Amino acid sequence: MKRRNTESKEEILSILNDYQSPMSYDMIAERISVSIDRATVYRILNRFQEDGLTHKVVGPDGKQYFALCGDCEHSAHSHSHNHLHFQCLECHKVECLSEEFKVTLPKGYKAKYYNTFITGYCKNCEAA
Amino acid sequence: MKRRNTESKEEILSILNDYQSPMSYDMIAERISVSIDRATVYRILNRFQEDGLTHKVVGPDGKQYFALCGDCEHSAHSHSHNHLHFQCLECHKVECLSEEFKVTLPKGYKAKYYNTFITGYCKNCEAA
DNA sequence: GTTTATGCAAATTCTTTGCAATACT
DNA sequence: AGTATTGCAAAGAATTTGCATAAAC
Repeated sequence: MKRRNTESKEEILSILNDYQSPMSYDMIAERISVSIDRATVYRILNRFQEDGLTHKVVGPDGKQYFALCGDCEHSAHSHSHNHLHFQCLECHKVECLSEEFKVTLPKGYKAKYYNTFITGYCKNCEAA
Repeated sequence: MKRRNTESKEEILSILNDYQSPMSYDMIAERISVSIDRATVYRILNRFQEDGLTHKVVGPDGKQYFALCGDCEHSAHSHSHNHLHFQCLECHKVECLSEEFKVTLPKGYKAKYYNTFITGYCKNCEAA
């Protein structure tokens, strides 16, 4: 399926690119200047993901977070997402962590996708 | 808030205890012999969690999984859930992994809760 | 001119809530 | 008796789908 260039697509891509951290639908929506339908936004985000342009994680809140983060190595058709994600309980910001994390699975197990979310307090909200 | 003993509660507890791995609402529901309302099941599960009896993780599918797993050390009011979870893409079973996993967070960050889900292929489905 | 993308509305799926009735202790 | 628990129905929140129209290539 060939992709076509549209304004909506560029708009969303630029929003993700500006933010550099995982964003939920709501966060994206409130930054959209023109008017794009909810369904369209989701469809675009899912296409980005299919194309390996962005990655998606599901948080403990059950929401999807879409990211085009700087740390991700994304080649033509794959997008690294096997890193940790952190969400601050205070400011709610989600971040991709570059910190290495390695897992040893039981014998015979093979990892394919990672969906790791740690919640806690970030540097700025530590006081809480 | 004092808790009372009810049949529903025992039923659900025994289902979780029999299975020893994280279960979604549906999995629990289909094992319930008597008739318990959906809302009640969720309320019971949430109370278990509040009481530190079980733990809950949200999968990449956005669903909640409730577990009373053997590996968990659960004292009076806390339930260890900072371990990895694995779901097989083939048989869909979710397991708590006992494998150690350690994370180094960036300076100033504090971890509170872990919601880690790895998907892939388990020992039995490896062939796929 | 094809075929992908969009908007709108409606449907899905999972989970929660309000409230009156019921059942523990 | 007093309060936690239940069932029912309805509300909520997040995401997806069907279908006709619009826009890329």
